[in-house]
Amino acid sequence: MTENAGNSLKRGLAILEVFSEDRLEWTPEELMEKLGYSRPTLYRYLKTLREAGLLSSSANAGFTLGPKVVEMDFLLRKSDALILNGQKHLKNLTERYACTALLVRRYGDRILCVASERSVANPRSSYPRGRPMPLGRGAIARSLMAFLPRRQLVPMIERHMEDLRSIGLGNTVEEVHESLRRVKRAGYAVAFGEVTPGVVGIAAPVYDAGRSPVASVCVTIAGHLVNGNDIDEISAHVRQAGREISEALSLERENGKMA
Amino acid sequence: MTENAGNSLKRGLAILEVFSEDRLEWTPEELMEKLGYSRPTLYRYLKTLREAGLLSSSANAGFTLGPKVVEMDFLLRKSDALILNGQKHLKNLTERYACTALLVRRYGDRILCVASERSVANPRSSYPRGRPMPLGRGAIARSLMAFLPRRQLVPMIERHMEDLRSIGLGNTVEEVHESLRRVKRAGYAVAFGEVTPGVVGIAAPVYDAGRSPVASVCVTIAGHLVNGNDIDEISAHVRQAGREISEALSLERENGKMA
DNA sequence: ACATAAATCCCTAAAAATGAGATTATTGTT
DNA sequence: AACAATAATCTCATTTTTAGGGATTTATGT
Repeated sequence: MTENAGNSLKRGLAILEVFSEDRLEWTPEELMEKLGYSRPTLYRYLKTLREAGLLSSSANAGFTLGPKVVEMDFLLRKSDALILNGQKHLKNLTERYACTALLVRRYGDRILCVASERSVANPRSSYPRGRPMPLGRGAIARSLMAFLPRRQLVPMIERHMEDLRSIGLGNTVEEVHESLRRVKRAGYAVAFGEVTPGVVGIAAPVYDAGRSPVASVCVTIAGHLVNGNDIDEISAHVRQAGREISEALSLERENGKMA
Repeated sequence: MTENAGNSLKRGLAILEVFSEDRLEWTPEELMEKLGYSRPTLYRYLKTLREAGLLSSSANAGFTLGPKVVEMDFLLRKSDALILNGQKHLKNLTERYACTALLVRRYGDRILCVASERSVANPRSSYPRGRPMPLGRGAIARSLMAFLPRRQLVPMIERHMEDLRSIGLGNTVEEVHESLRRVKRAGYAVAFGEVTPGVVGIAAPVYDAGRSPVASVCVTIAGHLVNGNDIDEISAHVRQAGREISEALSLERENGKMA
């Protein structure tokens, strides 16, 4: 209940953590219970968070996430070079194949869809912006991990060993590492129904300017629509998209630095 | 520079304020300068904010807003009853008229577009999700203020008197109040080029369950496309949309309470 | 492997956070 | 419009954390 003892910034931010898909509205009373804060303390935090716009309280309906959240996401959408440069490649891919095409950004150990296009109605496997994705499984995850420098990769494998083992990537860090080396040699990752049953994922890394990939471009397509040849063809296009987006990003960064 | 003295939650959250359309990337050095925090302090805050996911630091490129922002916005989009119930009405309106249709939510003194549809390419007046709007001007603002209970309305008028006077709504609180009473009687607000030159806005309030409107539904349309009759017709539809969304929201809230 | 820059650690005075209980606003109701 | 019930804020002494100079460690690039 109380694990953020002694750090009012953390304690305040912990309030944001309780908002979830299942529970987007909390009364002060419920928050006191959940977080174990005293009444005045909680109200102080709530006041500050509301003033910052991160929370919003509508009369009679408790607290919810606030307008600042929407504004900040707007800022990100509006100026994220990855999205700005990648969107047209997603369109390309969805026009060519009956698929969903995604851009997934990596933030440390989290990966998150930031943009998606689809040419086929498939609510089941749809990944809209903002939906978190698992780092231990799926083509996207692997297409990111495989291209990380060893220094970052090994600890990450260790942190996600359980998931990685369960999908058969290897039983030891070394074995997983070897599997990922194969992905790296191929230049892309494929996964059969690892995230959504019956759906094949094909993903390639996107670079910014450094040596670690910052994102992944991915096509997901119904398994019964593709055979080995199709996958080869699609993966070539996905890799190409990854390369082109990477190039645009690194150009942009160069120019940015000059300005 | 330092005005948040003595409140580490506020001081930490102040970091989020420096991110703007013009500046979405800050190095620790720049933040120290801008906020006047000492090095260890700043790093402590940054660490906490990053752990919370509100910030993200990519090697060599300073800090940016983080994945938590995107996830929280996803939560809001996904479960905002206003959006879920209102989207189809926006579609209706854009299908009928060559316009942009918006849903704008009120958060205290801030109003923010949360959803929009358009049937005409008009980047100039386009208001995508997340773009803040002025509270002192435009049909949307007025359609919200006019229906507020006096207790909330009068202080709000006072806070925005300057803007309200400049668009000719009145020179005193009482005069503005009277103008807004007329809006209330009409049931909707119209504005000619107040927000975007040459664009007419027609807006009606949306209620939740209480007596204050929580949002506004609005149609913006090129001024040269409409005459008085058109405006009468459109406003009838906008009001109707507002009423129907309100009804859906209040029903939903009733049911929610029962569950 | 090494040099350079970046991030964290150590520490104690000084300042802020905390929470019990009282107080004051805010709502909803008759 | 006055009132009751609830919600939010205030007061204040005590405890706890914070802040920041300077040293140190850890990353990062060559």
